[in-house]
Amino acid sequence: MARVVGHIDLDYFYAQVEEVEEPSLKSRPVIVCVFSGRTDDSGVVSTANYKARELGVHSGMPIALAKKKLGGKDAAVIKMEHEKYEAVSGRIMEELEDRVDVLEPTGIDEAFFDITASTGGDYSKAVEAAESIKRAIFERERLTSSVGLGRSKIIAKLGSDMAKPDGLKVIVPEETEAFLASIPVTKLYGIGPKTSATLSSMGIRTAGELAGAQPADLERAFGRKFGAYLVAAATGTDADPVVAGLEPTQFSRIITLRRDTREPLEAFDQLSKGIERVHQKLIDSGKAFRTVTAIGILADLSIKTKSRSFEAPVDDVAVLRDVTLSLFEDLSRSVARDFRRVGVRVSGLSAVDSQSSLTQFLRPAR
DNA sequence: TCGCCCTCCTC
DNA sequence: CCATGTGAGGGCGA
Repeated sequence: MARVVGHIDLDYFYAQVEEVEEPSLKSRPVIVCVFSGRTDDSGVVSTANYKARELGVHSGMPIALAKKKLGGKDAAVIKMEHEKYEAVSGRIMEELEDRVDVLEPTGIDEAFFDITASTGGDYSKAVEAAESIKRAIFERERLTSSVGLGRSKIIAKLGSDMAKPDGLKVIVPEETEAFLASIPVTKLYGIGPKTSATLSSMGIRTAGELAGAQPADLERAFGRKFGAYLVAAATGTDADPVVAGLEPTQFSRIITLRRDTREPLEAFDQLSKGIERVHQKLIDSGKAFRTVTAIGILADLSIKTKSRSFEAPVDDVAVLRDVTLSLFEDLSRSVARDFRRVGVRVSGLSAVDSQSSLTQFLRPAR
């Protein structure tokens, strides 16, 4: 039986949440911004609604430039409030959980789902299910979303992308090959500027051309894993399953310094709250770490890291702080210019269970 | 396996 | 023109 995989994406999520909260925004260009705090306008646009996009504003654009483009257009410039969007996202994911066979959230505003079993592989049933999902989200949160349906994750993702905004795109299994033929490789998930440039130099610009390439050539150019992935992506035959309940493998926090510096203590001080946040994430998820990484983004935006691993998992925030500081001392000695941004990452995560909750054995739960 | 780097993803 | 923040995954040398 053909798989029925879906990908759902909430339209211009942060900005749309703001529009729902304040409906008068709907008639205006809206940008939701991350302010770095260096100067009044330093930072970037995280999300722009379609009115702002029409004026040439997009994600990742510096706020100052976006403001220039939006000057005199009655635009709303809104500071991002992550917790608010997390809450909305959480409610939507719960709703989705109830309506699909398997749900795999892949970000705050998107998820893969599998409805093969509940539809029996029938794509007309799948379309009804997808429409019902879109309707449920709209009725509950007044948010529009876009959905793609197809036989694999890559196809479903391509579909949701094409369906935006507020659309549904179905690629039935039999049409997959014809559908892919003329799709530019840059549209395929996992193919960014570097990969597409290399492919282009090999004379490959569409998925159809990629499908016709020699797997051996791809593997030589991109490595074994990624080469195989490219073949699967181009032919729509990726078998990667939708998986529920994936655990995070790392937590990190990166901040922009108030001024460029190479002083480890100055960097560490400003990162201090970030370290607490990372530790809080560990507590919330019940995890311990084995590796700490200090991250430095230098004045020229190049990235340098230093990391240290422990033999056994650690969950002590004091250790995290001490190691981070000492890594920044090392890092600072090894760089040729100042830090612009600094961060900390914990990885090698494992569940803190039996050891620390030995009391469970002494006093069994009910 | 570790440490470091690169690429990509999303907004 | 100024350039945020989070996470996944893989390659490679030691």
